[in-house]
Amino acid sequence: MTKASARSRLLAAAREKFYADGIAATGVDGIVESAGVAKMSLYNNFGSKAELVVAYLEARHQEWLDLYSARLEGAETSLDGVLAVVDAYIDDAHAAHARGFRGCGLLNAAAELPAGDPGRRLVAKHKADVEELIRGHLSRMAGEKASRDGAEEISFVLEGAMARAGLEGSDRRLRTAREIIARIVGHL
Amino acid sequence: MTKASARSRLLAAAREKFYADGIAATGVDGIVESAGVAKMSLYNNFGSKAELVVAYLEARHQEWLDLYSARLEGAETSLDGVLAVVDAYIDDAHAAHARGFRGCGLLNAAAELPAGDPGRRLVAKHKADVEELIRGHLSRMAGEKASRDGAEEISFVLEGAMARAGLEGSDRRLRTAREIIARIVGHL
DNA sequence: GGAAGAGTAGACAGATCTGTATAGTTGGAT
DNA sequence: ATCCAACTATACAGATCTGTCTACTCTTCC
Repeated sequence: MTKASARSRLLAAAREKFYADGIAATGVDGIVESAGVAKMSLYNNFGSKAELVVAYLEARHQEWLDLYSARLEGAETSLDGVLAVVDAYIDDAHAAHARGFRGCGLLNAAAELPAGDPGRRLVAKHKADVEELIRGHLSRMAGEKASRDGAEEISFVLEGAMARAGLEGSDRRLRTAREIIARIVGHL
Repeated sequence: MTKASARSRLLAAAREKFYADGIAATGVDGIVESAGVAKMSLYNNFGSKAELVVAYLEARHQEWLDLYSARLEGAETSLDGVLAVVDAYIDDAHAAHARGFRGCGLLNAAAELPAGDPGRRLVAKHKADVEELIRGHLSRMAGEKASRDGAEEISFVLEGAMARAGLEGSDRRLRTAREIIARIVGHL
């Protein structure tokens, strides 16, 4: 069992601190100390804090995709597929719950970035991807327009529930959203 | 026409900068300079940056209530009332649009605050208030459970649309949400 | 055995941050 | 006229921030 690389230790520490305390409020010294590596290892691996932030955003995006893939296994119907998306959100909430659930890490990060920032575009793309995944599932049981409209509505419900859940520090809103979304799919 | 007080000038400058750049990324020196007042005036009026943040959150909450009140005038049906809430969100988006629309200022602020922070609770209460306003409008045309469930669903759609609109820098998602919400109310 | 790559420890530069101290100015109200 | 409150201007303390520099230590692979 070989020791984890400085890079992966830094990413893990950044993930923890960026999510719990916010990006601007988290200093590189704190990340370095928490990761147990030398400060130069951060700058050798990432070049700057800004690049570490981008790596963090990409890692969280990938993390969500992995949760979704796991939930998608064995899904057969359109409803199964859509609920895999919802359940990936709920899994994400439980994963974050360890040190205080604060909602979607990507959306929270975007809230700190200025209007034209590349990181904001990355988050916008992630949310568009989620909506597109839902649309894909719906398109197997509904027409093109109904799928597109349904996916947009469902993605709104999901995102809104995530925001409220984060504010309240509970997954209750997400569980309610799951029921609402199942009903919407059923009525399509 | 007497010159505006240092306090109100500071609040206006803080509003602009906190929204556009985020709270942690905005320094008190920048606020003071932008407000055109002495630094001591900030500490005389607010005591600390943290208290200025609280004042900012309360001001934004009140600002939204004013937009909502204006939209509520002349509303008669339940649908009118619910749409007044939605239109207040759209008005808010347009007001912010001047220097780059970045979504709901209160939700963005909450994203920067740690899990138990009083500011986060304030934002959570604001969102709960909005849901409660919607419930009140629905209760004039529907039963208690239908009103409560409907208000929750509508508030999710509205919040999710606001988040997406902020990421995309456009009010298009909010206009779509307005249609979705009108349809939901119609089917109640 | 020796080169190369990854990582370490700690000091340091320079900027920026919040908050304070101090002395002076201005504009009314009584 | 004078007193008071609000406000200004500037300097400063002390902490913290990102990023750099240097010299050293491992491990691995050929």
